[in-house]
Amino acid sequence: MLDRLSEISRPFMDMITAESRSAIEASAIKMRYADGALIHNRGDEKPGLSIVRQGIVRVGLIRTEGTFVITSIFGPGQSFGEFTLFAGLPRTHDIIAQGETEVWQLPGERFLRLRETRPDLMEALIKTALVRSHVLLEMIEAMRSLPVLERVAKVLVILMTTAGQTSQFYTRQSDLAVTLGLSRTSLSKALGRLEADGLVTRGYGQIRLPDRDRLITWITARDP
Amino acid sequence: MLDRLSEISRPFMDMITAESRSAIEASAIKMRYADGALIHNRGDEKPGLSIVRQGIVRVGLIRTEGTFVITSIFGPGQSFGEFTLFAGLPRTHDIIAQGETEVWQLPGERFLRLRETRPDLMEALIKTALVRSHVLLEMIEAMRSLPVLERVAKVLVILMTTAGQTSQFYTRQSDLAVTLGLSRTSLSKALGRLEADGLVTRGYGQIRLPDRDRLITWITARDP
DNA sequence: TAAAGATTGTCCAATATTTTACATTCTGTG
DNA sequence: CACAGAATGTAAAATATTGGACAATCTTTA
Repeated sequence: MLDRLSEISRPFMDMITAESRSAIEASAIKMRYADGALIHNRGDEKPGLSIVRQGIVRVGLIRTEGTFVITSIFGPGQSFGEFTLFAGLPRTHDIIAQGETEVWQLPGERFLRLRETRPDLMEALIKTALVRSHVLLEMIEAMRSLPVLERVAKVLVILMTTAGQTSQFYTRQSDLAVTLGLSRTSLSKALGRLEADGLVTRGYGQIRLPDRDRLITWITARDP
Repeated sequence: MLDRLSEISRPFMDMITAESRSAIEASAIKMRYADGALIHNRGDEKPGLSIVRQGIVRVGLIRTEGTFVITSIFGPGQSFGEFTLFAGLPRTHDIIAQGETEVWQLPGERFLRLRETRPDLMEALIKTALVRSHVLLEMIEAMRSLPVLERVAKVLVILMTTAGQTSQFYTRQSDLAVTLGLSRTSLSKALGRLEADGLVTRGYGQIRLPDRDRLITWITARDP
C-alpha cells in the first residue's frame, strides 16, 4: 500500500481543471504566514476552504503543555477545512505554518458559489476526503499491529508522502512521540536503530528520510 | 465530541432527497445475506456503491489466522465502497454480514449515471467521507493518548454509534482485542473493570452497552 | 561569542502489557 | 441432552514501555 500512496494522494489543485484553478485564484484571499504562525485555531467558527500554495502546513492539536500533536502535513496544492464547509462545525484542528508559507483562503459562500458551475470541485473534494480516510486507516492499522520500530518508520513515510514527497520533517522528537503514542524515550531508541540501518537521519528538531524507496522496501518486507 | 457523534454521523440515505432514494431503489440490485456471509472481499475489482438496508455489516480485515479486525460497523442507510468509485482501486476491506442482512448494490456505471442529475448524492457522499475521517481521527487520538480502560470504552462507543445506535455488539473478545491493538488478556481485564462499574455487559460473543449516556459521561469526564 | 535555553541520548528503576497456561463457562450439534 | 469445540476469566512469569534523571549537544540571542 505504501508504494501506491503517493500515486493516489494527489493534491486537490492537481485534480481540478485549469479553469477551476483560475476561478479559485480569482476569488481566494491570499495570505502569507511566517514560520510557526498559527493559520487556524481549533474552534474557529468561520467556514472556508484553505489551500496551501507554498510551503508546508502542519495539522494537529496544541496541547496545554505546549506539545503539538501532528495529524497530517500538507504541501502545495493540498486543501484543508472541508469539514467546516459541509458539516457546519468549527475547525477541528490547529494549523501551523512550517517555514514561509502561502495559503489561499476561500470563504464558505464563495466556495459554494463556485461549485454551482464547477462539478470537478466536488469530485476532487470527494477524492481528497476518501484518500485521507484511507491514509488514516493505514495509520490505525500501523498503530495496532506493528512493533514500535516498524510503526515509527511507517508513520514517517505516511506523513512525508501526504506532505508531497518532502524528505525532511521538522519536529521535535517529543512531539513526534506523542503523535505516535509513544514516550520520547522509546521514540529516540527507535530512531536510533533506524539510523543505524541508514534508514533515517536524526537532526536537531528534524528528521530526514535519505532514501525513501529503501525505507518503503524495508517496511513492506516486515509488514506484508 | 462523543456527544455530538451521533448527530453528525447520519446515514447516507437520510441525507439525500426522497426522489434520489427512489432513484437508487429503482436501479440498485437488492441482495440478501445470511449471518456471517462475506459480502465483499478485499481485492474485489468491481466498482460500486453498497448501501445497507437491513441489519448490520462489519467492515474489517480477515487475517490469515482467522481473526477479523473490525474497522467500522455500518447499520441501515449507511453506504460503503465509495473508494472503488472515485479512486479506481479495488475494495480495501472485507465486508461481513452480521445477522440476516439486506444490502443494495449500485454498480459503478449506474451510480455515475444517477449523479448526473442528482447533486445531492455527491453532497451526501462528501459529508459521509468527511465524517468518517473525523471518526477515524478520534480513534487515532484514543489509541495514542488514552489509557487502556478509557480507550476500550471510547472505541466501543464509536463503533456502536457509527453502526446506528445499537447497544449490542457481536464480536469475540479476541477479535476486538486485535481491533484495539491489545492482547486478549488486557481487553478481558478492561472489560471486567468496566462491567464492575456497570458500564458494559459481557456475554459470550457479544458485548452490550446498557447505558450509553452514562458511558459517554464517564469517558468525557476522563478525556476532556 | 558566551551564556541561556532547547533538544536529544541514554541509563535504571518502576510500571504496564504480553505470553503462556489452564480452568471454567457457554453454544451448537449429533 | 451429553459432548466437543469455542470463547472467556485469570494467574504467574517474561518482556516491553514508561518516567525520571542527567549529561551532552545544538540553537538562539543578548
